[in-house]
Amino acid sequence: MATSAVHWTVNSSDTRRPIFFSSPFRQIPTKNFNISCRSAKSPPKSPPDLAEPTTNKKKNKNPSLSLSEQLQPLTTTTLSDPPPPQDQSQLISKPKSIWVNPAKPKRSVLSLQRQKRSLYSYNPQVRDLRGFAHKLNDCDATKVAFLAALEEIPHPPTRENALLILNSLKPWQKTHMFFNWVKSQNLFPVETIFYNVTMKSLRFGRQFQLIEELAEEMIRDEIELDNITYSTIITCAKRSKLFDKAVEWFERMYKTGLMPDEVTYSAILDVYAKLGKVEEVLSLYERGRASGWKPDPIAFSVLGKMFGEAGDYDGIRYVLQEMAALGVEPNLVVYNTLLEAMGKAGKPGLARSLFEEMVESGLTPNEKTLTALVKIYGKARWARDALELWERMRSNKWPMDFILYNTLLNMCADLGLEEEARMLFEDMKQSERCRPDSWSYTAMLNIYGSGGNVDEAMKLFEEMSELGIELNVMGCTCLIQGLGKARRFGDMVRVFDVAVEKGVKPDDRLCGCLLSVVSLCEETEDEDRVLSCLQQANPKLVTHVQVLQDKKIGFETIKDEFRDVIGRTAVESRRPFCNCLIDICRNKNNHERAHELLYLGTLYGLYPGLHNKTAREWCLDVRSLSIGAAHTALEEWMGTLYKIVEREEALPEMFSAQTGSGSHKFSQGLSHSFGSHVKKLAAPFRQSEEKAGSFVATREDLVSWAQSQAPSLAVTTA
DNA sequence: CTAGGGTTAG
Repeated sequence: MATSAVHWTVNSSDTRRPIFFSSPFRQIPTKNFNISCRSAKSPPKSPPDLAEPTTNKKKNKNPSLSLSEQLQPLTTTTLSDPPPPQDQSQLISKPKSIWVNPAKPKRSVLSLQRQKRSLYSYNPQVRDLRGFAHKLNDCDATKVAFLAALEEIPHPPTRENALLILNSLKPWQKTHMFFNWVKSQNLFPVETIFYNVTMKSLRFGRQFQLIEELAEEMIRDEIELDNITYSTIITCAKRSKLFDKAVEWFERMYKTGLMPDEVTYSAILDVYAKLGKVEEVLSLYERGRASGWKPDPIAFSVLGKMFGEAGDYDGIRYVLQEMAALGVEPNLVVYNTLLEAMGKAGKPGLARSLFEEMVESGLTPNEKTLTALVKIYGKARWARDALELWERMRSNKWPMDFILYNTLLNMCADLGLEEEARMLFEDMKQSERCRPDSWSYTAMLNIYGSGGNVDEAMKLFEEMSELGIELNVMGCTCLIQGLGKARRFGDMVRVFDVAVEKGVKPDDRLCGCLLSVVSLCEETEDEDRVLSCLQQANPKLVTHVQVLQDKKIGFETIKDEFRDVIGRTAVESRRPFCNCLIDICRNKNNHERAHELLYLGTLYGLYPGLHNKTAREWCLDVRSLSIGAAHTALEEWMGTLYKIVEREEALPEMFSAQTGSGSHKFSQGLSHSFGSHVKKLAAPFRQSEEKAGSFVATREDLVSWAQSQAPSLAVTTA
């Protein structure tokens, strides 16, 4: 079975080192680590759009100053600390040094004292009041019903009683009405804490506008806004994705002369992090540190998440290093965040070491930890680690939830672990809390569909209909892929029709899948059936398929239409489309068109790295090509090489063609069929003995091959 | 729980 981990040995030795506290990074003095330099590296971006070039986005669309620029004058005007002693020599030698020696602290940007909360005194009427609050929660949400229910208040609404009730109200509408009622009673001054409690409840309902109105009311009525008020406003804006509002309120706080404490400060760090403003976050972080702040695990979790989103491994290392330097022990959330980040930065080995370190430190992983790790092992195709982890999860009775189950199923799909997936799926069906949902079924359809187990896949399809579980576009794609490969065109058309009827909107991946099924059709009748499905999803693509077969149509016309079709296609589906179109043309013996399409695909950047040249070796890398496209590329290459030999131009010592060895269970076959085509063309390549899926030739092989060819035969062989 | 900040799926 395909369970052996091909890549395991590559990664086994180098990454088992622990990361925290004993890591090699620990020795690097934090002081010398220049943050402003490291953010110069930008993370890799998605491939360019065919239609329009990437535009340079301006950082601040707002003409006003950035926050860090604003902080500078604010700290000099509103904060009372004396300026640091001027050191003339240092000013001259390092005028722009960002790093500040903690021995001579700079003016503060945050208060090191967390705001104190007032203590609740014991209220003997707690039970009554809480019961009453529950009644209010349950009553009708209309104003009339609410005011009627208020009549039954068991004790007079003193300050303490009102606060207790306010704290126990659940839907935001009720909290809001009660708050307004308390204000209207005029029994006592409504202080900050009342506003804060009300805002917290409004935040649950994402009622930012109401929160903002309350804040303006506080300013108007001269009720103090404190750190709790501001952090509630900021996080509500953040959760509603109103990031500019979050920043606005943070700046308003500074303008009133109130210093943020660390809670407000890390809330705003998270706002900038979610905006992707890495430099701003680092600048704020650093200035906080320079103020003598010792960040806590929550702040580090914010930084870790930000670097993870950017896929920035250096950033993750920086977080680890800062924690080690400050002696901050990571907690479970920090570990979870950093594991996830390691995955996004493409460091499975380091994620594994970090996880082991976490377990050794005595923490028990939770569902999120395990989900992150399973996802990483699946993506890295580390079957052995994945299965070992699963075993540990079971024997240690680590917590499971349905997201973890579904992630395990996806991992099985990635690794082709059909038996294991079947067991997991059965476990889920037996369980109380983790019944299979649409995601679970999709994962199973993926496994059965790509594994060629069409009967099982169809069984699940019927089961889903019976249980009323929604078939989504990915599940549909997996099923159609499997049915197409098995040439069960009738079932395929039926599944497509049912899916569309149930509201599945075909996307480009599904169209690509239908197109690949077209390339598998031998009978015109079958082809027409599949094309009629594709017609509903993407009529332009169908027209293009037909136009390609018309040999009277010239290259320029084909080029324009191809450009148009591919330009409308999602980036990740462009190459598959082109591959399928080439396959279809070759099946119809239209080789000339296939060569044109490969040329166009290369022209529009769909096959980057197809041909790699070094002084020593030229390499044709067909790993991302379909069989037909790989054959076309080989013919094209041989033609080119023949011409080069003929013109006696310079050649390297070695030539190789890479098909890949099919480490993915379902991608085998390319190497085999490429090998046959090499034989058919009588090309001088032979299978490499050291490296599976690699075909090699020397310069001598190639030259004698070229000389043995009659010039007329050399270029295209059908 | 008894006014505020951070983490899970193509």
